[in-house]
Amino acid sequence: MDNTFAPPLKKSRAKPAPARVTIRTVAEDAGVSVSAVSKVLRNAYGVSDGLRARVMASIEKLDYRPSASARGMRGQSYTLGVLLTDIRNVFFAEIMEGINDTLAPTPYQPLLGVSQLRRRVERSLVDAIIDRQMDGLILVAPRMPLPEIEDVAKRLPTVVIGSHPAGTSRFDTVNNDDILGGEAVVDYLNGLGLRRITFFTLTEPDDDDDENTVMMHRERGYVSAMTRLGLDVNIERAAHDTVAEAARRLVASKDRPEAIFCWGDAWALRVISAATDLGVRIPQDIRVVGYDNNQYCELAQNSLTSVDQSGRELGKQAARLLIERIEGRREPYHFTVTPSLIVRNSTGG
Amino acid sequence: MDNTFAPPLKKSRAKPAPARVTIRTVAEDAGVSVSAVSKVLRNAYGVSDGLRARVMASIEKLDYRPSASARGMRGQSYTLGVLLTDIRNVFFAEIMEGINDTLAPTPYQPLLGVSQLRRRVERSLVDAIIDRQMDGLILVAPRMPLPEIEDVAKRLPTVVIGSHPAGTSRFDTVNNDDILGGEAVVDYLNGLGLRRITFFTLTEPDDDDDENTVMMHRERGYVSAMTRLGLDVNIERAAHDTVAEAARRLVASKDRPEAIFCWGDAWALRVISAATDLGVRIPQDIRVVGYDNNQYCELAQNSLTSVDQSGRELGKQAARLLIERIEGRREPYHFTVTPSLIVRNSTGG
DNA sequence: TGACCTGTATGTATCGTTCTACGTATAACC
DNA sequence: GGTTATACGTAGAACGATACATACAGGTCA
Repeated sequence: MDNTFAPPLKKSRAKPAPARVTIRTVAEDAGVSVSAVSKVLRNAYGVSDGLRARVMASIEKLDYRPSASARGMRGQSYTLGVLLTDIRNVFFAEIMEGINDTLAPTPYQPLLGVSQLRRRVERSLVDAIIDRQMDGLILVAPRMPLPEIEDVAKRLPTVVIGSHPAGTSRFDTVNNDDILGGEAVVDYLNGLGLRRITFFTLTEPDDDDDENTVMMHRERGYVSAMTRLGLDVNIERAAHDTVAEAARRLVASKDRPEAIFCWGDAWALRVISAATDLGVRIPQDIRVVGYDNNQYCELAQNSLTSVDQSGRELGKQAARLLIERIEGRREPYHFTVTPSLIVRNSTGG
Repeated sequence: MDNTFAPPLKKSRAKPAPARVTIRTVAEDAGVSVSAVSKVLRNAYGVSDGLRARVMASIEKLDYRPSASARGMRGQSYTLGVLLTDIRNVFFAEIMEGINDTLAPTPYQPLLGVSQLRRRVERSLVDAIIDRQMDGLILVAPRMPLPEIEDVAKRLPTVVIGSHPAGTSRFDTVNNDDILGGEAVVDYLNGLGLRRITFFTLTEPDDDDDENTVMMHRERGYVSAMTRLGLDVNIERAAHDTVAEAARRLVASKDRPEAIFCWGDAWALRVISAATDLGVRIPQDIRVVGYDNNQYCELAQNSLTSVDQSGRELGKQAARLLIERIEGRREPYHFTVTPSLIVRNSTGG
């Protein structure tokens, strides 16, 4: 404060830097202690209205913003990580909007990582999120095997969207009832008098424990309904980079199915493309159903019947559960949304 | 270390916590100073191979990961913020992939913020990015007015994709040559013998200084080519939530244009939808052109002629420029990619 | 009156790094 | 052999917040 009597001090006075506004600056300006300001910031217990007002005024006046890095060191960073596998999947956009809806009035900021469907990247993003002392994590349709997710959940509060882990566990889940959705599609198609229904889905990656994916659950719904109705189960699989040709083969084949039920809208659009290209008419010659009810379904050139699962709602709930968990809840909670079928022209609707 | 003689110490021995692995743990294990470890981490000057090896071994063995929060306090956080306006626009996915391509071999991690096209949210995300001491920022098609961007660029290294600021400035830009792209479309259509070409674009928001948006530049390209060819300029505008009806009106109108050139693919798909719905044939009755060449263009039901601008390349370059800037470059650099027209059936290609 | 709360404010140790300044060998030069 | 570089390490002060322990009024109650 007063270096009046200390001439040879290395670099004391007249520091040219504009001097960042810190919690200390605010404290001085308001004439209170640093701790008091900190308390106001976290709205912790034991602050009088007068003090709060004074501090708030200074914060406003100085345009002070707390440093998340510094906060992260001892307390919370007020940042939540959201891990998406694939930014191209427009359905995820809805989930994001839901997350934003819930988080907007809170002090938490969501930041996204995009894994591009690669395990390696996914893992390194999770690490990055932990390294940055984020307060919580939302995994959307993760590729990681269950034990790994549980491991992550041990390190920070976690909520998973779009994965149906078998046993109980240490994290929350938010899902649409994919089995029910799968069944509903089959029942609807059968109600139209159709019997030769093929399920078109993703080739499972090498690992065994993928009982949890949404594709797998939709498949189970399909199988169970087909079996119940006494119909032949028929499943066609393709990898991400071979969808187009597989769709073409499927549509062009001699014993073309009466209907194709695709695990997701993106694949259904490919089927429509193949049919259009080959002159196979929809819905007269073949019916197509998707899943997700994304924004492209309603375009007239697609007019795709699809299962709506309200991504926005999924996102909202996930964020809500995560905050609850951050605030102390320990028992896992599993939230399920009931899907609904939206009928359009691709099934003659 | 030895509390042998201090019985009433509050909570001294046998701390049950698993004790986080910090730089100190590593230093002890490797038998060197904390500073030495830090130097290895940052591969700073003055570290012998032997020391580096020893430290690396300990890091590996202990599975140590530096805390980004702590780093952020004095040095870099090795985190880059990427700000997207709209996660639904699949074109942005490509940009993201490009960014990841460049960043993968570096120690930097990109984290995304999504502004949902709202100014408010955009601003608060930029603040969040600054608060988290991120090392740099990539803005994709920002809504912020230029002065505000320049203000941000003063606080941290910034690169902007998809905005053409007028004068020189304190940040880098990466763009496709939208004027050229706009001209190319008109020239191509005119080459097919068409003269009544309408440009279908977004209603400008209330603010005046939006000379910089990509829509605006595409429009300028359109206008300049039309004028040069002596054709009548015709521009149709709509807001985001009225595209569908505007497209319908446009397609249904008595003096329907011979071709519609849309500022982006998403809008072109809407035009195709309207045409399909109204029984107006493409390309016989009307031709449609988009911009971005996103993944839906090639589907047969769309088969949309579009301008390709290689989002991936844009992303790559942006990340490269940003790192250069973080490492000290000061003069602004402006990178431009030349777009190319991909002809498909929607123009009779 | 003294013991014990309760509500409010403060002082200070601490989080895990990086950075500046400095010390000590070893090599290089004349 | 003495000076001067150069390479390699270390000590210790930041960085900006939070958490914990404590201080101090004023009130309540035996």
